[in-house]
Amino acid sequence: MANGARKVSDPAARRLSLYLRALEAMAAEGRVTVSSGDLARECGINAAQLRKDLSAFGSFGKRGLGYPVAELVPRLKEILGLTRTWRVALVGAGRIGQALFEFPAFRGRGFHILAIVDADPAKVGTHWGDIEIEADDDLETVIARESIDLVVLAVPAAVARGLARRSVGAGARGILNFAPIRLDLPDDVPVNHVNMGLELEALAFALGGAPTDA
Amino acid sequence: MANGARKVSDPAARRLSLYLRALEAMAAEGRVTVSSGDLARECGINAAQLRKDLSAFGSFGKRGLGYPVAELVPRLKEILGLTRTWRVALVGAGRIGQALFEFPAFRGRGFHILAIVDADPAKVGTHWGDIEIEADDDLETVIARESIDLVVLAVPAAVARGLARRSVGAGARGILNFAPIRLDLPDDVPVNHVNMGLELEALAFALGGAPTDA
DNA sequence: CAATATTTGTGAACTATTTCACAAGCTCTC
DNA sequence: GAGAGCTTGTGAAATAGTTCACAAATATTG
Repeated sequence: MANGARKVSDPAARRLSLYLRALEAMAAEGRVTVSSGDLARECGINAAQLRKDLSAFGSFGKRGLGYPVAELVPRLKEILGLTRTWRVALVGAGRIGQALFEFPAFRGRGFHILAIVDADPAKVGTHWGDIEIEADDDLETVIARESIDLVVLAVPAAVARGLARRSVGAGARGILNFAPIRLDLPDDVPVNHVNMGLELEALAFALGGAPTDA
Repeated sequence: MANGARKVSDPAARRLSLYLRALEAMAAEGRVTVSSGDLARECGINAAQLRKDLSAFGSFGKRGLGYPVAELVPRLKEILGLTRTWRVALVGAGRIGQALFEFPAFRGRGFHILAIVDADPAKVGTHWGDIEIEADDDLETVIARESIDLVVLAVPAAVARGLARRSVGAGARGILNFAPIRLDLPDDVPVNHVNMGLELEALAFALGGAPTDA
C-alpha cells in the first residue's frame, strides 16, 4: 500500500514473482520467446490472466510471436523492485532465520542481510558468516545504524508484536512475519505473513476436516 | 478439494485457523465468551465475515452474548481436522525441515513426523530425535511403510516435482510444498505452498517496486 | 416483567478477481 | 507480397468473495 501508483491487486503482484521465476528458468535453457499459453501452463495460471497481469505494466509481447524471455526478465525485476538492494535485518536467530540466511537466492535477488538480533544471551556475540548477532534490546540502534528497509521477524508470537512495533518505530519500512499472529501496524507498513502451521492446517482441512454439516 | 462436502472457500478455511489460534489464546486467559466483533478485531477481519465463516458449519453463538470460547475451540479443531493424527513425512532434511521438526505446536496439533528422507548420503543413517534419516531412493517404501498422509516437501526446485509425484504415487494424500515451483499433481491431491522468497518479493513490490507507468 | 442494550445469523448489495472471446497485429511461408 | 496461422491486448461477462444492514433472539437492568 505504500506505493501510491500501484495498479495491480495483491494476488496479481504475487503472480509476477511466479512468472519471473519461470522465465528465469526458461532463459537459463536458452529459450528466446514464450507465448502466454506456455508460460501460463508452466505457472498453473490462466493465459488471459497472465496477459492481463503483464499488460498492466506495458506491452511486452509481440502478436504472433509471444514474449521475449531475455527482455521480460529484467523488466519484471524492475517492476518487482528487485533491481535495487534491500537492506534486511533478521529479528530472531532461530532455524527459520538460519534457513533464510543460507538460502542463496536471497542475496541473488538483492536482499542483503546486514544485521541479526536475538533475545538469547548465549547467541549474542556469536557470528553467522560475517555478522555478529546483537541483543534485541539494541533493536532500534541496529535498525537505524544499518538503515534497514525490511525486517524478517522470526520470533515467538508472544514477543512478535512488540518487536514489530519497535522495528517500525526505528525506521523499518516493511515486515516479513513468521509469527502466527497479526501485528497490526500502521497502514502504510506492508506486512507479509509466512505461516507454515496455518498452511498445514488448511491442508488437513482440505483432506477431510470439514464435516458434512454441523 | 478432496473433501466433497466442503462448503467454504479456501481463504475462509485459512481464516478458521486464525480464529482457532486467537480463541486458544483467549481460553488460556480464562475468557468465557467473545463477540464476533472482538474476535474479528483480534484477527484483523470484518465481523460479518467471521460470523459468516462460522455459520457455514453451524450456529455456535448466542445472540446478545457472543460465542462460548471453551466450546468453540474443540469445535473448530474438529472442523479443521485437528482431532485426528496426521502421519507426516519430511522429504528433505535441511533447515526448513529442522525448523518444523523442532516446532512444538506441530505435534500439539496432531501432526506427527514419522519419517525423514534426504538425498545426501552423509545425512542418511543419522538421527533426528528418534527418527533415522533414510535415503530418498527409498521414498516409496517409507511412505507405504508408515502410511503417510502428508508430505512436507523441502527440497530444491529441480527435484521437487519428481519427489512429489513419487510421494503421491506411493500413497501420500496431500503436500506442503516449500519449493518455489508448481508441482502439477492430480486434482484430488491438495498442495499448499510456503514460499518465503515470493512473500519477500511481494513486500519489495509493495514498497515501491511498481513504477507509475510502463 | 417490561424495556433497553447486545449480538448473532443471513439475504442482499457491493466489490474484486478471473475468465471469455475476439479484433488487431505480427510472423512466416510460398 | 499476399494469405494463412498464431498470439497479444482488452472490453465485457461471469464468478467469487466481502461487507452491509437488519430481523430475530438473548441478556441485563430497574
